[in-house]
Amino acid sequence: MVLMAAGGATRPASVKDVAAAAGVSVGTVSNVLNRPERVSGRTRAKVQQAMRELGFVRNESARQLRAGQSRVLAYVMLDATNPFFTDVAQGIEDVAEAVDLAVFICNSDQRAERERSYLTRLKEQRVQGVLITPVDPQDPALDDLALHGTPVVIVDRTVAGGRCCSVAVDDVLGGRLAADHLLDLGHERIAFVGGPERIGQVRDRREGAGHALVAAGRSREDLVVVETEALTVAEGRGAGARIAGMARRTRPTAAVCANDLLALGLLQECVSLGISVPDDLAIVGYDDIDFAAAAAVPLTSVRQPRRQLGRTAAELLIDEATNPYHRHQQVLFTPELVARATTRQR
Amino acid sequence: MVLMAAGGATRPASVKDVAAAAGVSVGTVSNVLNRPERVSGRTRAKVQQAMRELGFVRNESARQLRAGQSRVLAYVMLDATNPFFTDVAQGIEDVAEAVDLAVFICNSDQRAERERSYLTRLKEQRVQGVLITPVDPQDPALDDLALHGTPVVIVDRTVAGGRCCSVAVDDVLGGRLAADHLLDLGHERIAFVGGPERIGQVRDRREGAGHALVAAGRSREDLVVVETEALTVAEGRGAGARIAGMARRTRPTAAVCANDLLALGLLQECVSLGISVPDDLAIVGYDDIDFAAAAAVPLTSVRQPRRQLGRTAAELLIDEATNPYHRHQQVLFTPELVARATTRQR
DNA sequence: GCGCGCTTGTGAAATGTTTCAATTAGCCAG
DNA sequence: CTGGCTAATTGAAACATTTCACAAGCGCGC
Repeated sequence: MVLMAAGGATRPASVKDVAAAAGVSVGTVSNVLNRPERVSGRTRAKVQQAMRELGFVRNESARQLRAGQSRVLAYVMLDATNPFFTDVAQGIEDVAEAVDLAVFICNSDQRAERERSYLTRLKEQRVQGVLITPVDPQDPALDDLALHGTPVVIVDRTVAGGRCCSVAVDDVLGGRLAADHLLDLGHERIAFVGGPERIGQVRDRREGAGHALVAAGRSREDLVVVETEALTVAEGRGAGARIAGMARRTRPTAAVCANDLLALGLLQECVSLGISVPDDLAIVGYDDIDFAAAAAVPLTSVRQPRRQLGRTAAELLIDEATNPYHRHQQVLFTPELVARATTRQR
Repeated sequence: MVLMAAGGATRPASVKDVAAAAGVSVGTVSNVLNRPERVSGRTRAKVQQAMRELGFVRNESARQLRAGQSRVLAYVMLDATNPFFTDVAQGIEDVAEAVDLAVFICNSDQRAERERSYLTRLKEQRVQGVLITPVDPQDPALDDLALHGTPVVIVDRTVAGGRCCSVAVDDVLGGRLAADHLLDLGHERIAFVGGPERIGQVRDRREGAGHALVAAGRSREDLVVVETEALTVAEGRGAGARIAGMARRTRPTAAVCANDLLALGLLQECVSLGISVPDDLAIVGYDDIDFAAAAAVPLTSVRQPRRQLGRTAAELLIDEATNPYHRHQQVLFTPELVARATTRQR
């Protein structure tokens, strides 16, 4: 039975209160909490009884203060509304849960300044480590964190110089897979839909698509670049409108999109403008989010091991936090093409 | 310039270290941090210089320990992969950011036991308050939290007895809007796709659809209930297969789905089985997530003010945490039907 | 030259937990 | 009954910060 003053305005019970109520010392209470085998059955029962009666909840700040660090690890994600990142987060949680660490999820929402504010907060919290998909992998705030001894793992971005661990998927290869697939199906005029330029993924995937063209004996300039402002459904629709506006005989017959959100927007715009997919325009997305398969014309996409990405990242972080012989690693996963209905043999 | 021993293995600098380096007392360092106007320009500069040199980062645990509570508020969400909840989270972040509170996002992933473990952790962290979309609104762990004096706001669920604040959308009305729309379009045989039964939303939305039938002079038993195991795309596909299996003349001509994920799955299955949407089967979703509009046959759906839901919830929480005259409120928003291409006049 | 008021700075107490060396209790053998 | 041993318990120190009563310094008017 929990006995507390009405209104809940009372100060929460501390170990000291529990000790007094149970007629033991604070040390014993702490032992009941942390090494129950060290205290006799009788005393343990008495203390636990007192805890229940007082509604004792351990104060994590004090524990942390003593311990010097917390049992929390953080994932700073780029865009909470993109299912790709929430899947990565699930992978992180899988691993963290197994070693009894809580995961603090922060959403930078693509804003560098917000990201920085979170990083400061996390440093102040003395988190065990930070997993992050950074707005800008060059941001000195990241090095600063590492310099303070906080383990950092970059997720879904590669990082130059091996200053910390990173986990990513080979985006150049992914772009190449997408374009190769379209070339195999007999497409000649291929567009690349994506942007803005400053996003590493966008550049890499486009470059990969370029490689595919070159390997097929074409010029990389043959890739029709349709630049977007962001990787969103709305921008995909805009790109669709632009493609639809091109003259029929020069219009691309296929498009590689920098992610699935764009591809879904593009798909929708095409359908509503009467452009048949895949007959008039074949579409390849990127990420293979769940909604890709669920689209009414199921989307061909480049699949990334999202959950695995999160798991590996978390494992590297934990290794860095606990293993004194830790060495930074750059893990690169291989993407895979999943052919569905938005592409077909010409 | 940050000067630190290589390897970062050194203990982080404390106020005491800074005080020693700057030749002042710890109290002064604290003042520089918290009431800079109380210290002379010269001293302030000296202290700030020392902080930079030592790479000082304030220890939040110690601050919290002293203060008795943290600058953090938490949102325990039901399913991080459902865009509905990530949008709610954005609304919460909008408000929290404005008052300089960090938002700790936890994902219960529909598991009661995981939810409970997070709640314990949050109590231990002495968070300012908890926003939660509970797995089970009756869980005593919630009352327990409130009893300990931690403000709690239930999001997207109504709560009986006014024991805490809640913010929700009128699901009965939403279900009614969906069914009314279909009746207006001339549909006679209407299905309700959703489940499991124990989810309050599912019950309310189905009930609303029943009301619509009754109001149209029909029996509520006329509603063909297609029960699902979960509110996912995969389950939606399964429901599609079942509907497709019905005899043509008794098969429903329209379906109200308990959420958009189901609706998208249903839509996909119909298309792949050659059932035309909306001609053979009209579909209404629920939530109006971004992907609803982006589906190749854009989905008619019941829109909820998702972001507003989050904002209001956060405001109520902050009120409860700061205003001694706070009174619990049950806020109920009104949903709105957004007609798109999956429904059409018969 | 003294008291007053103001600004600036000080140092100790307090926060709640954990750890660890020291102490006590309990028990048995001699 | 005492010495010795183990198991159980204790109490104080340490963690990093904030707060607050107080002190020091200083200018100014009387």
